[in-house]
Amino acid sequence: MIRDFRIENHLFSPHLRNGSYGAFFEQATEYTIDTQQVNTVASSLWHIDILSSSHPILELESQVSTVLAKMEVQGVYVEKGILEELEQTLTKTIQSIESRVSTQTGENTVNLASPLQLQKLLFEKMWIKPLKKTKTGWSVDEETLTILAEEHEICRDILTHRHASKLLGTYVRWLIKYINPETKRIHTSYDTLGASTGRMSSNDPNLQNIPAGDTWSDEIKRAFKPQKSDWSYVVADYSQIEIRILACLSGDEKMIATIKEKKDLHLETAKVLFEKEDISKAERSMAKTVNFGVMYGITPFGLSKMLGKTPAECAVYIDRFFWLYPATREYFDHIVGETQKVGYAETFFGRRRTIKGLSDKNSIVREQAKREAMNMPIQWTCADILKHAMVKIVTVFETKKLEAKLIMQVHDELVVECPDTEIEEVTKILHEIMEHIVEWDIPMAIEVGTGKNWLEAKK
DNA sequence: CGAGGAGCGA
DNA sequence: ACGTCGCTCCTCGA
Repeated sequence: MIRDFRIENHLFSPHLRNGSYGAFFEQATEYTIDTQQVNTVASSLWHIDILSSSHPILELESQVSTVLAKMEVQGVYVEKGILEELEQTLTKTIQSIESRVSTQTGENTVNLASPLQLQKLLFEKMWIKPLKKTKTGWSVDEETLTILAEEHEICRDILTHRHASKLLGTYVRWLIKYINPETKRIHTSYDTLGASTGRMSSNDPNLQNIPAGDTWSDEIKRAFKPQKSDWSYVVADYSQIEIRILACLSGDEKMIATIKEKKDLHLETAKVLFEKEDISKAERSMAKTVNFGVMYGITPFGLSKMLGKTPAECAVYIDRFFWLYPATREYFDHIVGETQKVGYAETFFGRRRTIKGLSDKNSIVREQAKREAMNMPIQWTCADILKHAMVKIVTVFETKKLEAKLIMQVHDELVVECPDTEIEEVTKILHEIMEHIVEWDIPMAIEVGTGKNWLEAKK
């Protein structure tokens, strides 16, 4: 049978890394867990005495751990042939760029994957003007190369090269390596408390950052598919969940109304930011950046880098955002104040985490802590909603004796694999459960897609 | 083996 | 100093 996953390792060991702990597996494991040690960690991190408490978050996490174990064992089928074909294409592309660069420059020993060698080639041999510095030299990052590419063909090539190598190394080869020869499936490892925010993480391989959006990346997603031809994927995505959470937690009337009336929130924000009714596509996209940025406590400087505007202009945008949605500012102030007072931030579901530094005398440390305090209740609540949904979905699948299986979780997205005959029922179940985890001012709407592979189901 | 630069996702 | 949370690649130097 399936043996060599690190299932045992992962689920049944008290992994005390990154502040997380494995006490949830106490009943399922043969390991002896040092509950005293675990309790020390938990109480300092979460302000919970886990030995004597039946805290709802502990309850949730223990249920989630069972679901994750099932998902890991279940695995995800990946069609090897598609990946192998892509591997060929990418390898060829990389080779042809390498040979072109070497004829153009007369250098055949330059490793394009080495930033150091690349700097020498571009800035010392070809005398291209460098744009910005790093700690150790001149930057050759994507931003720089994109600008340089306008005048220098070679930079365009290097960007393509880098993209292709990234996909080849991090995804295509890496994924192929993890296909279990016996099950033909990839059995990733989830960590319920992988992120300090209550989000999960996935590793070996990480299935939560599969690329999307270009031809090659699409090909990767196409390789993820049900193992049987009469099965399909059903993919459910929370739409704009973080913004909805912010709207509900802050109770901002304007934001709630906009979403309730099914208006385009980014467009509405844009109208105020740019003080006009007629909004271009680019302006809407900028407003979207502002909407998201504010949730993370973005600064005018940071925003200016993303939008290509001056910090002064961006300061105005941020001001106008808060003018438009005044309760969000009050909410953020409130959160920061409360966090400072009690020493931890808390989500709707009662998940807590210590945040240090709000009273630090160093303003940089203080600002950092402030951003963390602002963002965490949002990101955490989102994570909690997903976790509740996962538990309920798996329970319903099992009680209804469906063959459908939950196979992936990507932060705000759940992927289910099921026989074609169950698609309709699964879709209904997903709507019923996911949209009713919380009953707030705004429905937590999901979008459901189906298809014969991950790419199709996402469209 | 670790640091640093880079880049993928939400 | 300048948006949060992750994982992994590659090179390079100890």
